[in-house]
Amino acid sequence: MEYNFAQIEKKWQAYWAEHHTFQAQTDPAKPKYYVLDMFPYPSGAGLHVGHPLGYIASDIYSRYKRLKGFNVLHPMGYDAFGLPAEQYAIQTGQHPAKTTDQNIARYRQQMDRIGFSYDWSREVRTCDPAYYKWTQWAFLEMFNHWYNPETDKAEPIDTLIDKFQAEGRWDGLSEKEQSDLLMQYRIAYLGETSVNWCPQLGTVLANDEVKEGYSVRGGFPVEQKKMKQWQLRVSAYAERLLAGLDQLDWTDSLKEMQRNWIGKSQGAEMVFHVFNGDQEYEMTIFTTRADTIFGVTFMVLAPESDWVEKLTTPEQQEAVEAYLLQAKKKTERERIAETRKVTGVFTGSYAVNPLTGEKVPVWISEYVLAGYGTGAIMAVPAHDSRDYVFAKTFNLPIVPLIEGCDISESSFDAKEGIMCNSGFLTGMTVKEAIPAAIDYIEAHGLGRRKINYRLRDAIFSRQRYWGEPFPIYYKNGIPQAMPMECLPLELPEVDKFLPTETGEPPLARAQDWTYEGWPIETSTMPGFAGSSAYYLRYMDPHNDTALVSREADEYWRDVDLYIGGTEHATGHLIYSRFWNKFLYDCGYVCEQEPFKKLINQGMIQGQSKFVYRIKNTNTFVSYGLKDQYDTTEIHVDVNIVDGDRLDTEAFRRWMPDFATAEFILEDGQYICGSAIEKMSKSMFNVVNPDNVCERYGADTLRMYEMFLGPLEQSKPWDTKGIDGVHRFLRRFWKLFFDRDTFCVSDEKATPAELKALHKLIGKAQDDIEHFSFNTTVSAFMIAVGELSDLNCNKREILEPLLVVLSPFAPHIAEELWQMLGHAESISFASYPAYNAAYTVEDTVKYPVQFNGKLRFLLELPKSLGREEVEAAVRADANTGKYLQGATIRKVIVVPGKIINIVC
RNA sequence: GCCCUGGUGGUGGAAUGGUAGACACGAGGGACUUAAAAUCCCUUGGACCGCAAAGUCCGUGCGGGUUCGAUUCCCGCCCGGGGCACCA
Repeated sequence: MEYNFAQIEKKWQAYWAEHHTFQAQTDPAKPKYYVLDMFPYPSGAGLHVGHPLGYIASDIYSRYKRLKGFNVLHPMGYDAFGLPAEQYAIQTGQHPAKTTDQNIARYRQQMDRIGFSYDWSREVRTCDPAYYKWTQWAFLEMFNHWYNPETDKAEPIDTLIDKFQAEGRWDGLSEKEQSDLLMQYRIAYLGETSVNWCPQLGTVLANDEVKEGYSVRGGFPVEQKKMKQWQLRVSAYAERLLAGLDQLDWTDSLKEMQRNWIGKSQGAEMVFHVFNGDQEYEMTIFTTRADTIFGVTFMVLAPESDWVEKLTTPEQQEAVEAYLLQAKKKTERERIAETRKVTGVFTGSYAVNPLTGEKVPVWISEYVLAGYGTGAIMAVPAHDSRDYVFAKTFNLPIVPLIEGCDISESSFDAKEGIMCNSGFLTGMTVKEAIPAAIDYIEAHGLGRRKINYRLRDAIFSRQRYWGEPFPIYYKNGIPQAMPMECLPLELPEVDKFLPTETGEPPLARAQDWTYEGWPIETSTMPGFAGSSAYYLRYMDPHNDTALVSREADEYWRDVDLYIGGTEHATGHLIYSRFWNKFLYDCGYVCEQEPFKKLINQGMIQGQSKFVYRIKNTNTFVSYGLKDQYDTTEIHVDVNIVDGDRLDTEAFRRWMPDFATAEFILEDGQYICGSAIEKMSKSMFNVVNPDNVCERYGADTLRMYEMFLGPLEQSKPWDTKGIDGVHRFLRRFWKLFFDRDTFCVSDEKATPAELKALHKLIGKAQDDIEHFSFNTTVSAFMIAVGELSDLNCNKREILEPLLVVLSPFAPHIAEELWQMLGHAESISFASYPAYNAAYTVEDTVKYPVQFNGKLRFLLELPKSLGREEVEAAVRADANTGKYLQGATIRKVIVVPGKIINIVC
């Protein structure tokens, strides 16, 4: 009987759906295990073979854990709000909800074909009002809470009002003043800030949505603009987000990325007296190098700093204004392009060094950022490279503070050496001087210890249509939370998805977008809003009274294994952790960290193929001969290339332009060039998993994707290698058949057969636990090879073999399992026990050393104890093989070490 | 510039201190077949030596070091991939 994968796979996918095989129930009697994939944004292009890599891995692990007796929660859903559907809507007028539904249907179809064990009854979509009710709810909770630095957690805003009342700062304020005051403390707040504004997208973007001055989605230029926006006070959680990383089982590189993003730096705030003519001010700056205070030769302000106005003298007024104007006109893009190009202007004012009493000039420069520290710095050109370049450009003095350092070409930034020219710090090492300087500053009231974070608050408004509306209305211009009973606040219909003529967001087009007659906020929430707590919603997806019930949360708790791409390191994975910690503070969830273990699957790249057209002709020359002509390289669809041979007929049919193509062949074939690139439609290198399933079956696709290489590693897709895996499955199938008849005997297994089986069980178990799925597949191939050599068709061997294989190739396993006479599908909690007795590796090598010299490796059975090893050594001396009849006085055996022999 | 990764046959990769190249692809040879597909068997890191059996030397980016022994650990370079980048 042939291995008819198409029929088998269809049958079992239907069976699992019909029997709700993978539906998870809360079951306190069983240990839980929560396996989560990062849910996809359903794009119009559908899935390519790269997308399911992580899903296959998580599915294998889920199925394995079920076989090990765990109650596994393995859900899937869609991150369905987002820009592409909206951009498409603007172009076509098609409602984004409709496009999104269609794309989701396609995604579902493609995923179903691969045979995933998702519990689809728990599916969530972020654009579903029943779902985004809870996104809006969380936002309101954040609006109604503040971060209390004393208890180091979020608390209801009422406790802050009580505090203000007790301090006499509340009563007597107008309603507007009260609102403004609280706004400075709310976790979700409306505040004026410099934002990333993208004119082409007509919206602001978060820092992680911008790369090198361009929007991540769309690639449009982004500029800085001051705007009033909703923000989340993520910065309040900076320390907890940093500290929490230590307990997580994530890769070091990912944790490091988050640490850098949070960017903790310890230092001091110091007060400088500054003078604009007769006017005196106290200006605070932040530094991590308090020890270099004696080398301060000037001060620098950010152009956007409030100090600029106060410190510009009348004489310098014109120059400063000109500088500010030109700095403002620059886009973020230009600023980056001009990195390290030094610009600046003198304010005319002077500051006094609090330790030396020396007067130093105050400058303005773009290299100081308004958003970090206090937007003002003390410049120590000898020991900071940026200050150094600035000082050189504007001819400011440079005073070295470390003995013997060379500052003729560049600054000496390293925190090492002995201090000099530094008053009471002279003679100390830098490492001693830093705390000593801060102690001194604190003792003399000149400043204090201070920790700064690079992490900024998350800008939460988007001037777009396709997102969650804010449940906020403006009563006399004062923002008010809508009552929870009004949720979900559904997205209104609009006539167009574009901003209004007056530049307001699309929601301003909605008819009667008001609450009790007051206007409702017209921004919507960003993409990360809906993905920040979806893992909690899966625990209890149909609950209408809570995001997640206490019972469900206390059972499922957190995600045990999270698999997804590394591109979310500084976005989703920070926001989710923040969101979860906030809910934890409020008592809604019982775990501080949402994702215990995280694996980043690598990308599967595409293998692009090229043909070479001789310029101004329709003649194509084969790869090996292309250098003899003047050619243009053209991407060609990988699906009409076999290996590197082009199917020239298919090529002529591929595009009308090529219908009359002529070819210059080598050895009668047209050979294509190739390159490894990102898999994408525009490179014509996309391989669709549907086609692979069609030709080889889902089981082959699943195993092949794992066989390709280590999960975390990026690797190119190469359809050619898939035959090996497919052949393996056919050989596996054949173990159960004698020619055409199903033939499995009840005979006792031989030791050799048992050894092959148990070697596999041990190896597979070990590899799966370490997510080394590529070596697991190899182990299957070896085991099946050994068993076919032994002509083994015994139930005692084949039945456990099916169970071990089933997480990888579930369809074929189920089919054969049924043929063995089982009425039910392969049951949970049936992973065969590994019996080491069958798999003893025969020998171990002991290095043997005597008279101080290592002489040979002694091969002995692994199972030997210490005395037996000694006896073996003495026996060897008797036979004279290595020790040549030496008289042995003492044998020292240390497990894992060299055997020492004293002769 | 800083941080994190990785570098092994024609290719994807295996081996975390003990026989480098498992497993698979590709390639070459053979069996079966009228033929093709499918299947099965053999060879396959390089260089030498030999009729053969067998044997020798070199080899994990480069240069050092530790060790009886290094792809693996340490130090210094070179190259690729990813992240951050005026963060004071």
